[in-house]
Amino acid sequence: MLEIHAMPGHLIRRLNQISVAMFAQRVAAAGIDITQVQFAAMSAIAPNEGLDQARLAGLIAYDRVTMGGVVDRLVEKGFVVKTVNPKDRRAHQLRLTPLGRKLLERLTPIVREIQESLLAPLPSGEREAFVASLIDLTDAGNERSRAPMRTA
Amino acid sequence: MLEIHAMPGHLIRRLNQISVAMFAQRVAAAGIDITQVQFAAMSAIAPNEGLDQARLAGLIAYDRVTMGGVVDRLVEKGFVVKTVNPKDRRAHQLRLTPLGRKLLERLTPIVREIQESLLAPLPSGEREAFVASLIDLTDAGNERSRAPMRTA
DNA sequence: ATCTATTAGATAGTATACTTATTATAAGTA
DNA sequence: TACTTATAATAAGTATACTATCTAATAGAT
Repeated sequence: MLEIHAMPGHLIRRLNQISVAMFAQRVAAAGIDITQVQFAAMSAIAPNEGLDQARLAGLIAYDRVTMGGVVDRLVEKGFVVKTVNPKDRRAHQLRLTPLGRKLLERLTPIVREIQESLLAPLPSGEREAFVASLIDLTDAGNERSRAPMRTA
Repeated sequence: MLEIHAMPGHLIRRLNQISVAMFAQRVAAAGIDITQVQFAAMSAIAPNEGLDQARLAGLIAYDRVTMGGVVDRLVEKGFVVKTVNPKDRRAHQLRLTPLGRKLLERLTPIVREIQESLLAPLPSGEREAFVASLIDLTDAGNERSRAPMRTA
């Protein structure tokens, strides 16, 4: 047994890999071609139609440069449209297409189920505490991340 | 507040980003040029000198293809040497160089500190439970990952 | 001894996730 | 108005993380 096997950093990395793999499996099983990251982007655009890429990146704590590629792939797939903001021609306003909105509706209950499966191995009494700890740690560490969450 | 902000999958992704950023900052501050992933690889090679890339990947739950690139970068930096196993010429035996061993010794206490900082925002009574949950979840989800841990 | 299945590693391609630098545009100030 | 600073997005480069595919080599069965 190596020391790293008990290190939080290593465990978090592995758990993230498991989470990403579960998302990919379940969503592919439903015949949908989308990644975890792309889903997060779409679910942040939905209630904020017209927001720009930088604000979108802040809402879900993504790197802005990475977000550019994610949005491009969503545009290619026909789930998102990107238009230049006439009031600030640097900014690109993002909106879901009807196809994107339909996909998001179909996807949302599936994603909720995935979250439950992810925590299912924990005794039910420990799940809430685990999520609460995750929230505490991400809140406290937000500014340490290279892509902090920005809701303002 | 978006629904995803309370989803374990999203929180784990963010916490991993925070963890990776903290590692990078602390290690760079110590004047060392190495990533979290490269450290994990080196600390798994150290007590298993001569192991091949596939076994190394299994020990720390990495994808085998990814591991190839990680090892190449460690070889380039002079921390690891790769030799063909004469008994099985498909396999490459991995060993730390004296430089690599020295680096690992210097790095280990720094990495331990990083783990403490990562959990520091939790009340001290909750840290152990959080790590225990991480271990339970990674154990239970191991086979779901595309790169499961293999100790055998 | 040959055939088959398996395994180690590499290659090509896609998607995140970051750094640094550049371009275009906007906003504030002298 | 000219100058400076800030911001949105992109471009180029590096590192992980995966899929699918390929080659080389080994092991097992016949």
